Amino acid sequence: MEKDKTDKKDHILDVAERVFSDYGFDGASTRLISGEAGVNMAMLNYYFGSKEGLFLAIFERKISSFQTLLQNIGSDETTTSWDKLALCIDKYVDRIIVNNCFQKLINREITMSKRWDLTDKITRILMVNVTEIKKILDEGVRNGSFSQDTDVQLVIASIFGTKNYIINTPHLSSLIIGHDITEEKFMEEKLKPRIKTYMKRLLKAYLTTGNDNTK
Amino acid sequence: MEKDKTDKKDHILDVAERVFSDYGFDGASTRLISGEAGVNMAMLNYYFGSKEGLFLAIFERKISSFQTLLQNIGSDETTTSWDKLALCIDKYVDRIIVNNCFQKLINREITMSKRWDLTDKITRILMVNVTEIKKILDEGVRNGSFSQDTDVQLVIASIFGTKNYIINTPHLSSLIIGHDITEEKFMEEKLKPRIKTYMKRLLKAYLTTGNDNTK
DNA sequence: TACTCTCAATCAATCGTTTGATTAATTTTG
DNA sequence: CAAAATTAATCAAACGATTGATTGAGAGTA
Repeated sequence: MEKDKTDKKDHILDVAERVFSDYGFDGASTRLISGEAGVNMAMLNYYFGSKEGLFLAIFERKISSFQTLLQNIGSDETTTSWDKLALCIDKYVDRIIVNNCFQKLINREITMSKRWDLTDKITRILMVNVTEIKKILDEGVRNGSFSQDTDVQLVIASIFGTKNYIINTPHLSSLIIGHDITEEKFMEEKLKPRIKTYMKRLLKAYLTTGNDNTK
Repeated sequence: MEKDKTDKKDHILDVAERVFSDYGFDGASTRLISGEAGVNMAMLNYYFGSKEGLFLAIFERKISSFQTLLQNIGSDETTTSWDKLALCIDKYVDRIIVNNCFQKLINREITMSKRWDLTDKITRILMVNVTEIKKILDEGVRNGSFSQDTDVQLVIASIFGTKNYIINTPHLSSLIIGHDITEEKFMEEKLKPRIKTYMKRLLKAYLTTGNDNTK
């Protein structure tokens, strides 16, 4: 039946996403993935053509929901630049921690400088988000609500970098935070609101320093 | 001769460090490494026992220089907390961009949650730096030069996260910055000072907001 | 000779992928 | 409607290629 086929493909993608994120693209063998998913090895090639096809299919599945998320926020004419940015941060922290292992997956493979075909595709996906944030920041600087000295490009690096650091190095950041951050309850109830508060205060302080709109 | 042997081992480690950082641990084959280094494949096992031994040897070589870097700064009694932090940032930006591919290497492998032996070693190395920065931040909060509301642990995530984001995802950050960041001249003359300036302004704004020492 | 270093050749294991056969589902035909 | 024909899905087995590692012979030195 049609539905079962989609379900099975989705199931394979779910499993592959986790296995890839645990072992890396090269480290995760097709035998391991098919084994974990409980399907025959040949099914991977039957459905996705190749290992790389499977890998890219994981991304394709995410693109659509990625793109619409931030665009709605940015196009709202009624809210201030700061409120847009604050909203982006909230949504982003929410989202990114749900897609935990997908993010790890992305950030591991994009650092492989000798795999142009893969990194190019990934880069293009990530740039969608970057561009949305950049638009908001540029607008804020232009209309004077953010400081004229704002280094927009590096602010972007801080926003994504801070979040990535926490998510991608769970062993290390658990040591820093002093609590196991992979524990879902702690992440949801404690760390997530804390990251949101921190990020907003950090950016507000930077963006409004030396700015008369701080009154 | 003794010296030649050390030189050759060092040369292999240099090459392996780059190849590992470009292809990842699994992606970098021993044939590729030995080929790039211009030595016979068996030399890798002869000198380092195994592929993993070679990998770990790269880390061992760095540990010593890692540890002494920041400790001298933190123990200086005459400078203020802020000046210590600013100095750390300067030194760190300088250093990290020199050890570019080593950093990529570290940050890729530490995200592999299924390789405890490796990630443990790496985590321990990185914590040395974290602890030094944390000491300075804690001191600043205690003596009142930094805001009492400072989220020290997340500030650390921002410091390392921002830098990692730029260094580890060169394709993406080159797009964001609008210039090829792997180009050494640009990195050295333009981006490095810019990152230093930005990081200091970002942290100063955050750390001194809602603080009477901002006068 | 005794020792370290270097090498091509080779090892078993694993890799991603393909195959051909078999079963299940769907469509076509009488 | 039921039998036949067609298509889709699934599987075990095997493919050639590549992996990390080992071997034993030879080169160079002391």
